[in-house]
Amino acid sequence: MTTSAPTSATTTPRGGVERYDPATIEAKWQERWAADGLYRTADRVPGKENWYALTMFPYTSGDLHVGHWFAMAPSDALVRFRRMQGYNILFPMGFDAFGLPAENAAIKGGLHPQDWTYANIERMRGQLRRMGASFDWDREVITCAPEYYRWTQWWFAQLYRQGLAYRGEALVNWCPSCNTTLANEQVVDGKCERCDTLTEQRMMSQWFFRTTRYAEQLLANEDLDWPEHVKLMQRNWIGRSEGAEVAFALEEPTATGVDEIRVFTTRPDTLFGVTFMVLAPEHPLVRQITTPRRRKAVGEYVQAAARKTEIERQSTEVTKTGVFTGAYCVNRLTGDRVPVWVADYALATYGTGAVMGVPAHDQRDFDFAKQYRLKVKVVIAPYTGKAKARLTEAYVEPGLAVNSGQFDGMPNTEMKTAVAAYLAERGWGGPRVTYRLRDWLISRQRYWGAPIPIVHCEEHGAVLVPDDQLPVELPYDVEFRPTGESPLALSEAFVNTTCPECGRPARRETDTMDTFMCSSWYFMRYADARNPIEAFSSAGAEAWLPVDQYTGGSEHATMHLLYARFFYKFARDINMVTGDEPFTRYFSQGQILGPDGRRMSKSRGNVVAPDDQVARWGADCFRAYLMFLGPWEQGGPYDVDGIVGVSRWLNRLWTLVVDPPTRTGGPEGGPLASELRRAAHSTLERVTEDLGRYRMNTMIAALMELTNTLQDARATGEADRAAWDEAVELLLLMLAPSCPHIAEELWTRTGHGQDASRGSVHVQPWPAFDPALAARDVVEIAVQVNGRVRERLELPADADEATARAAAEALPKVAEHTTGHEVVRVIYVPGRLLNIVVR
RNA sequence: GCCGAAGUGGCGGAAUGGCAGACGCGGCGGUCUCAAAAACCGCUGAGGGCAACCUCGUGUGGGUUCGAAUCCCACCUUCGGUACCA
Repeated sequence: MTTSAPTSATTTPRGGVERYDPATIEAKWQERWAADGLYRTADRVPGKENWYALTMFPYTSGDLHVGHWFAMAPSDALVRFRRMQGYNILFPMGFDAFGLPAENAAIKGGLHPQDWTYANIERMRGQLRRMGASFDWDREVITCAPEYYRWTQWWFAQLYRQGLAYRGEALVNWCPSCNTTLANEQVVDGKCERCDTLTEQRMMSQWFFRTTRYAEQLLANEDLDWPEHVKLMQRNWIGRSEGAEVAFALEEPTATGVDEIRVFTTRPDTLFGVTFMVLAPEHPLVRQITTPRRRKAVGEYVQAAARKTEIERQSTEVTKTGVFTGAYCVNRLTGDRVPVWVADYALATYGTGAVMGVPAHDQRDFDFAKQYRLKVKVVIAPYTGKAKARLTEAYVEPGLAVNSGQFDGMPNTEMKTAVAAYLAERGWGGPRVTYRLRDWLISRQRYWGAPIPIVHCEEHGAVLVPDDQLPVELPYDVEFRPTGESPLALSEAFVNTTCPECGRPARRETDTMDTFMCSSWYFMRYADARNPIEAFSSAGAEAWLPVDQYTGGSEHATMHLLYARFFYKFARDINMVTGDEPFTRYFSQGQILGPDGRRMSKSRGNVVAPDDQVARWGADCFRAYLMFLGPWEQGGPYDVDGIVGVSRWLNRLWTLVVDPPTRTGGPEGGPLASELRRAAHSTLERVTEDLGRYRMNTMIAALMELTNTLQDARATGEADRAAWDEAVELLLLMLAPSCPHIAEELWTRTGHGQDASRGSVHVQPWPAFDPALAARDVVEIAVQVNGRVRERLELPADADEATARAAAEALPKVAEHTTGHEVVRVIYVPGRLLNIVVR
């Protein structure tokens, strides 16, 4: 690599001392480590415990951005630390390579998605190498490679065989610009996550995975060593609700013999207060029960609702709309005749798609009732006082049942279970749990994804492609026209095939799989990435799974991280892996922002290019600066001016080691020697602890402090040679995780590691911390009077309270504030302070 | 609206019941230099004082405590998630 060195660094050699030149040493060591296979992973190493560390693989967008560095560089530092602690490490890297942008680039620029993707991978590999991270490239995974997606298809087949993959007609989110369906998670504010176009609702035949079957297991995430807010996000996303299902009798059964409307409610205690029913516009019963006279109005309403986008639906929040179907049903508990309405505040995709209207005790129902002058019936009264005769809003607080037949007088919290049980007894419904989580829609009408391994046969319907015929390969030669059908549908060579059951002509499924499918199991493939006959071997799984430490952004909390958990539980159920969870520990780093404190984007012109930073300052410096910026979990603005501080530090450190003090003839074990030694060992304590708690910023600060101490020692001259060498050696070992190149270079220059595979600083054991060496024997404590600091005092570290108090009281400034007052109390915190409380 | 995280010098941040501002940026002054850059040294929360020192100060208001940035209550602001989920 030939990048221009910092303008200042090479121009003026200082007194003949060689200057720190990151470009040269970084290129040298990257080559050397690769040649020595320093980071190649064996499944087992005698005497070492395995540790699987993973950082989320990048999408093949073409360039590594600062966010990738911010995620990966500290992850690499943690890995290097663990490696030095004696673990056998798996730290792989790969590429999330399927997805829409490649295809959009193809439509726009005439580049084939595959060529676009592989060119990007080539580029990104180089950028990742220059990071100096200790990835094991021998296990690289590329999700768009047939050797990989063969197994993605295999997973589909497994799920299909277990009844967890199914085809269903469903109302789906449709992006008119991308011409494809989107998962709920990919719709942001009613807009397509990728292109910001308003999405629509369409009814289509799609492939789904039954994620809801695992809802309860996915919900149980409390014990994971993950950030609490991420676990909470997942729980909210799954959204478990306890309540009851209630069947209302239709007054007139439909032509097809349906005689009930089923609703889900979390408030069975308000069942006596039902005054109307609401069906979602897409509810299958709507057409069937609407009376001839209402048909026109209902038809128009349903059509209008279908045209509405998510945003429009949300903007109607103030006024609820709906139409009466003309039909009635019966509340079996009361015998009441209840009108059935259609309204789009009922969601087709939640619960049963129908709602019982209890205006007195639900604000939405109240608003609707007010709008259409429907009856309001109070069935819960406050514990104290009387129910209001005329409500101005729904009463949603707890209370006692009224107007509720045999339940009158019962606290409503009790009544919930009582009514549910009563319903079950009569066969009118019963207790029920519902989740907000929907099944995972995996169909995409796009080319650049793994084809769904299904063949449609006239006689046999949807037939799975046999495992031995996988992969179903993507044809290279296709036309890219955004028609709303996958370009695959236009490829005769792809579509036309034969039925695996009967051998007669059949058509291939042309939908491809959501790319989240590829990333749901990539971490398992790493365990045995080159296996040509299985997704991975059980030996590989035993050696490495589950992942010990996962790092990545929390923007994946409700998608990738949830899907990966689903996949892992499924893998467990088909005996592929052991354990229940894929990621034992997960750490989510914050987001790095532009210098202006806003999200980096080309349109704002606030993008910082990592390549430029590396060229100017070196990879070590850039890595360390990203760690030094602030708490890793917080992220924050990238200040382009601040990095110079880290650069200065590395320069000073370099000079200190390359040009050590000349007068190191100080007395052995003198005061300076013990001070140096103490500083080195207390730094070791801090750095070890900080790394263990992901506190990269204070870890770097501690290393800077030790460097400053060494510099002071050099300035004063009288350093003990042994103490100096020990401190430098410790500093370099502690520097190795964050700044691997300079640490390695200085390590060899201080007489270590001639044979890189054995002598590399990166294979040294992490130094053991000795508390005795880190301890001070004289400490300064604060002396307070009534909580105000009045004086400072030097004391032996083990001084007792009486000694401390006597010394404190002898101080004139303390006496000034205590004489003439009565001492009420004395608080002594050894090593910290002495507080004299007077009256 | 609901859920979550966070508010500390000019700036990024440190300190999670014990000396607020570690470490770094920026600024000011100095050494070296013909000069500049680099490097190095010193100062740098605010107000007052010639000074030693004193007072104030961690979003706002209250509380607990010998002692609160840190714990409790109420509120304000910013950022993230979610949003008619019955």
